[in-house]
Amino acid sequence: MKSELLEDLRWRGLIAQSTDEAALAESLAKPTTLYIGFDPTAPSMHVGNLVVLLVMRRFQLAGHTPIALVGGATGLVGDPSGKNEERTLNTEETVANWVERIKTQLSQYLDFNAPKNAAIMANNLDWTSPLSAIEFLRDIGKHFSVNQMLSKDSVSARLEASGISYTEFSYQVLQALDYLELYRLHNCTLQMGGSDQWGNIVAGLDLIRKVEQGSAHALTVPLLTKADGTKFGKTAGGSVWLDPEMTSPYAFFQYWLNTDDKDVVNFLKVFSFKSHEEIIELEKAHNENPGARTAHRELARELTSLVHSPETCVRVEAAAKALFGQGELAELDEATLTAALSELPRTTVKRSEPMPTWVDLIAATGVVDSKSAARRIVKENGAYLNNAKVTAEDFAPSESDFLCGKYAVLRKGKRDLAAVELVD
RNA sequence: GGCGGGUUGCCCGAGCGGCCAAUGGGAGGGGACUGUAAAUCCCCCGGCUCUGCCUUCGAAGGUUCAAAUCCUUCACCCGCCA
Repeated sequence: MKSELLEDLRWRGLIAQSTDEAALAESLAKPTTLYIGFDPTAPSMHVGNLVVLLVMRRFQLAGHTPIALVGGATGLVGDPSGKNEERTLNTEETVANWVERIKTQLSQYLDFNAPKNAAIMANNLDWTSPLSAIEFLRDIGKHFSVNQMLSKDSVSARLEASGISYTEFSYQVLQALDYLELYRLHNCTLQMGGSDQWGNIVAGLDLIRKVEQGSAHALTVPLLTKADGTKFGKTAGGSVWLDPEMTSPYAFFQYWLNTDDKDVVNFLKVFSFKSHEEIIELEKAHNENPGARTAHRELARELTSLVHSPETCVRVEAAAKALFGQGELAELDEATLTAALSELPRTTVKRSEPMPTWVDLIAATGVVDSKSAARRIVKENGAYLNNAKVTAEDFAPSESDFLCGKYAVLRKGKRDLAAVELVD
């Protein structure tokens, strides 16, 4: 028996490991309930979470019922998987706040009002919090063998590195309990997650078998790798977040547009909802003329539209086009310029006050960390005003340098832009 | 609780009384080449009122003309034992 959905996921390179695949394919022939957990470790999810989140969306589009589980409880404990150090605990208020924010984000990618297979939101704090320590130890703990727990990658790696606290050691038990609860509550028979979650997921399967004599499935998604070996979803400034306050839509679009050539087709397969044919077409176009970056652009557009909005995407792309365009900045009309610059970090200068020197101005925009850094950039010929290189440290811009009488575009290097606004 | 090891710039990691803002690597930044890509080459990479000055080597005291380097106390981390 073949499952169209599984075949698609395989083609996209989205399957790392699964339990008995034939049985899983058979189960997926009927509408199935599945879940993925997201722990609140920050105020927002990032592009790394998007991989697995979009897989969940694919399942819903294929007629299955997804449960988005927010780890209100597990987030208080900390998952040792993939971490070589114990993490510091966040306060309950902080975590509760993050739970709410992440719920809001999750609701954007799944349909919770669909007539047939509407998505379900869950929070594991709901069943974990009423549990007493004694109940936990007697009813749940008894089913776990410490020997097995120790052999999990997430634990053994930590034992060899910096050690692990009893708190984080217990994480896998909590996650197993989640699966059991969702199995009972919603007949959820599939848990997915990143490949680093395999151990935690399997712990849940065992628990379901022992307690309910039930059978359930596991499916993991490979960790997304980049051709150059660096971590996906990280830039010099940190993670690429889904929250527009934390990563501007402009920066978000740029992140995808700047994808390494070697990764772009792979990323399209993972993130795009385009058909196989369309992706193959883009791959061809890319190989024929990589400089045109058609595939990059499509990737950036689709994701920016999905995560932010199609309108935002249009705005942000137009801004980039204006700012990076070969055309004269001075020829832009004020509306275009205002729109383009609204996406950039900015600083203001009062008309009444003396104009700051070039170095001071660069430092003020925040494209560099200090005045020393600003000086360095100028010395190294990396500072541009309205696309023209300015190499004099003591240069002071005049009002005539402000386009439309109010904006100056400051650039550091090839692509780090900022706006200076002249105000009254 | 006992014994031992450790804490250096964004990260890893040298230095063990003056030549230390501190070797080296990685990350990061600028330039050249290009396509807002990769690879490669060159340069930079604590701060400032910048040929000089100021603040850094877990924290606080002390010894010394002079301390990241020596002494004392404290804090934290790791390991072994109880």
